[in-house]
Amino acid sequence: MKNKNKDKNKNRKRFSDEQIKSLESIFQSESRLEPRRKVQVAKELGLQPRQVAIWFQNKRARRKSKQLERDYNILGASYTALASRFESLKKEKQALALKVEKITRIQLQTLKAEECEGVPAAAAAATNSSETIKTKPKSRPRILIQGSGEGLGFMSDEYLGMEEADEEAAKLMSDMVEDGGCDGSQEDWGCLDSDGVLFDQPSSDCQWWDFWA
DNA sequence: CTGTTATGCCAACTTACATCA
DNA sequence: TGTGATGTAAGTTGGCATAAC
Repeated sequence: MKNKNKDKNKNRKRFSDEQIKSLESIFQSESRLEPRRKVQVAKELGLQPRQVAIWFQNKRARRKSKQLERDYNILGASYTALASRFESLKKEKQALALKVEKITRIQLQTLKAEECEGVPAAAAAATNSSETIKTKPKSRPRILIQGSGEGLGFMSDEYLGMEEADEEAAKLMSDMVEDGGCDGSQEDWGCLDSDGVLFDQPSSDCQWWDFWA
């Protein structure tokens, strides 16, 4: 500020409590003043119209600043909650991935054992149920997790009807459904392909990519 | 009708001072 | 009592709208 203004500022006085109280009260109902109203308020409070105008300007600026601070805090809290949810989903996903891996391993072992005994997988499956013949794959058993809308519900039913040798895998699948970590909705399971492998997510966000990787 | 200028208001930023811990 | 932090009245600047010419 220039020296000329320094001198002006020397005479500056804080407004009285009464003046502030009145200004606050007016500001509550009208944050902007019409020129005529400004002159009227100035007269009532014994201030210059310019002082009233400046007070309202500063008041609007202070209000905006406080609102920004509030918004910032709300946003911060929201972010913290989201990050927490993200971490828990990440752990849940890891646990589910482990289960899927285990099931796959068991299925492969079963298949190998059957092949060693000279019983084709499809034939073995065919002995179980005529209902499942149509849906069973011919080569290796695929873990059918699809966004069908029925989620793991249908999957567990199907696997529960498998050979005894698959009981452990079926139980694991059943556990996964009952875990409650996922309701088996399409939204939750649509990310799994027919081989039980997670799809890549269509996101360029590094953090989210890491999550799904 | 169009371009220019003056005026006023405002937001954003800054300064200087009063007040308080 | 000195000092740094904070609040606030007022100054500065630049953008925008409007009216007068």
